[in-house]
Amino acid sequence: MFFVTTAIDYPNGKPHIGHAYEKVLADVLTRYQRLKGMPSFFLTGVDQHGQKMVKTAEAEGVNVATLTKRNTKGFIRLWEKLGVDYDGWAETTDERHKACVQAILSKLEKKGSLYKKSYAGHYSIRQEQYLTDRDRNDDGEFGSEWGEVEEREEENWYFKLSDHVEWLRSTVESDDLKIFPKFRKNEVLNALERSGDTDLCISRPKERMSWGIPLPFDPDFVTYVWFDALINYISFAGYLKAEGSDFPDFDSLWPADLQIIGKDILVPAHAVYWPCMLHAMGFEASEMPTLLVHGFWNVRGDKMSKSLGNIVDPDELADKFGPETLRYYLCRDIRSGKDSDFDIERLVMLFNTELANDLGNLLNRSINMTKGFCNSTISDTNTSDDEDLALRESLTRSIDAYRKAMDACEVSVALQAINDHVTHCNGYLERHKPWEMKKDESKLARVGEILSHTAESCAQLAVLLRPILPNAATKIFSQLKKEDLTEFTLDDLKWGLLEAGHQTGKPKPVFPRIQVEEK
RNA sequence: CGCGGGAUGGAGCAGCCAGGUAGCUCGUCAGGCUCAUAACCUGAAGGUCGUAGGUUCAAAUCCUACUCCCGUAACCA
Repeated sequence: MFFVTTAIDYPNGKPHIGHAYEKVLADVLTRYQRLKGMPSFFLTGVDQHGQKMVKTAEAEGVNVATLTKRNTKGFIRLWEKLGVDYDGWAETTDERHKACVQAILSKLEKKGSLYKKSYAGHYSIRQEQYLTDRDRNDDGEFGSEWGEVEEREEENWYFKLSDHVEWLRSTVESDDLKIFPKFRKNEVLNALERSGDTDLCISRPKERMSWGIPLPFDPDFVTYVWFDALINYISFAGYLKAEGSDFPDFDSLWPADLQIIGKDILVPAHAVYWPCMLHAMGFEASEMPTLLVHGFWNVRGDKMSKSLGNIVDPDELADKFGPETLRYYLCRDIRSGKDSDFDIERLVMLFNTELANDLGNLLNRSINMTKGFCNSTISDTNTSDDEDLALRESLTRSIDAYRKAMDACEVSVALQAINDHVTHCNGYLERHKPWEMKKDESKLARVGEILSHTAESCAQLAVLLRPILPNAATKIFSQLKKEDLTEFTLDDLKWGLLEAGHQTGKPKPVFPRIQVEEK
C-alpha cells in the first residue's frame, strides 16, 4: 500500500493557496500511484488544538469548539471542490486520536522517556516558548518579535529528545529517513550539528491552556500541540487502534511513502521531533517515513501574508476559473521544493496555451476531421510511414519522461512531457494537411490513418492527465467514445487503444479559452 | 551573525550533482495554413550564463573569494 500524508492544517482561518497546493499535490501523486496500479491511501486533515485556536476564538468572541467545527468545514468544502480525494481524514479532537496519543504518552512514560522538571526563565507569551540567550538581539534584549516577555517558573513534562539525536544523525546520513529535495537533507544535518542537548517540553499547564489532550498520568497538563499533531500520521493509520475500529491496517501502511510538508515545518518538527518520537516508541531506522518538502507560493516576490493583504483565496479562484484550472496551475508553475510566484496572468496564459490551444485544440480538430472526412471512424494505425513512426516514438518518449518525472514528484516536468507530444502532433497534422488530402478521393484512406494517429495520441495523453485533471480526462474519453479508459493503468498504455473501426463522438471544446477582460 | 535558497536573451524557468558548440514557455518580428477553441505550423531577432580569479585540451556546469536578492521573526504551507 502506498501511503501519502500531508501536514494537517491549522483551521484558525480560511484555507489559502498554500494549503490548496499541498493537498492538490498529494492528491495528484496519490492518483498517479493508482494509475500505476498501486493500491494507495491518502491521509490529510486538520490540527485543531493549541493556543492559536484559543486566541482566534477569543478574538472572534466564539467558543473554541464552535470555531474549530466551523473552520474545519471550510477546509473540507474546499477539498471537495478541488477534487482532493482523501481516504483518511484526521481531526486531532477525534476521541480515537486522543486515545492513541494518550496510549503513546503512557508507554513513553513507563519506558522512562519522559520526565518532569521545573524550569525558570524568560517566556514569550506570543510564541508560547521559553527564550534562551541566543534569542536576544544585539543589545542583549528580547526584541519586539517575541511580544510580551515575562519571567516565569513552572513545572513541565519533557521528552528525552537528546537520547535520540545521535541515532537521528546517522539515520539521516544513511538515508533511512529520506528527505527530498536533497538540499533539505543538508539543512537538517546542519540543524542537528548546532542543536545542543535540549529536551523537548511536551506539556502545557492546564490552568494556562486547556485546549489539548490531557496527559494520562498527570491531569494538570495537556499535551504540547506538536506532539499531539505529529501523531496523527500513525493514529489515523490505525496504530494502536481499538478492537473493531474501522481505521486501516497499520502494518500495511507504515512507513509512509510520502509525507508532504512545507519547508517551514521541516526543522525541527518533522525532521527532528517526529523521527525521534517514532524511535522512542520503538520504530527502527528502516521504519522511517520519506519526507517531501515543498516550497511556498509568493505574491510578486513578497511572502504571502495577512498583514500585506495579498492572501490568494483558492476558493474564489476555483469558482472563477474552474477547479481543474487551478489544479493545473498549482502543478504546472512551480518546481518541486522551490518557491514560485502566484500570478493569475500566468494561470490564464498556461491554461489558454497549453490546454486550450494545444491539447484541447488538437483533440477538437482531430475529432472534427474524423467526423467530417472519415465518418467518425478510426482507421488501422499499424503503418510504416516515417512520420507515423516518429509520432509513435514521440509518444513513447513523452510517456517515459512523464513516468520518470512523476516518480520523482516533479509534476510540472511531467506536464511538459505531455505538452511535447501535443506539439509534435500539431506539427504532424500541419505537415500532412489532411484537409487538403481529403479533396483527392484516392487519399482518403491515408487521411484516416493520419487522423487516427492524433486521436490515439489524445486518448493516451488523457490517461496521463488523469491524476492532474480527472474530470477533463473523462470528458476526453467520452468524446472519443472510449469511456473505459478511466479503468486503464499506465501499463495498459499500448499503441492502438482506439481500434480500427471504432467510432468517435462529437467534438466540443474540453478547455474553453479563458477570455481576458480588457481594461 | 550563522544556516539555506537564488542570480542564465524583454518576462518566467530548465540545464549544474556524473564538465564538451546555451534550451523551454511566453512576448516581439516576418511568413504559411484554414480542419480546429481568431486556435495551428515554419522561420528570424535577442544571452560574453552576477563579479573576479583558479583547475582543465575544454566550465553556465568543478574549486576559491566577493557582490546583490529572498527565506530563516507576529498572521503563515
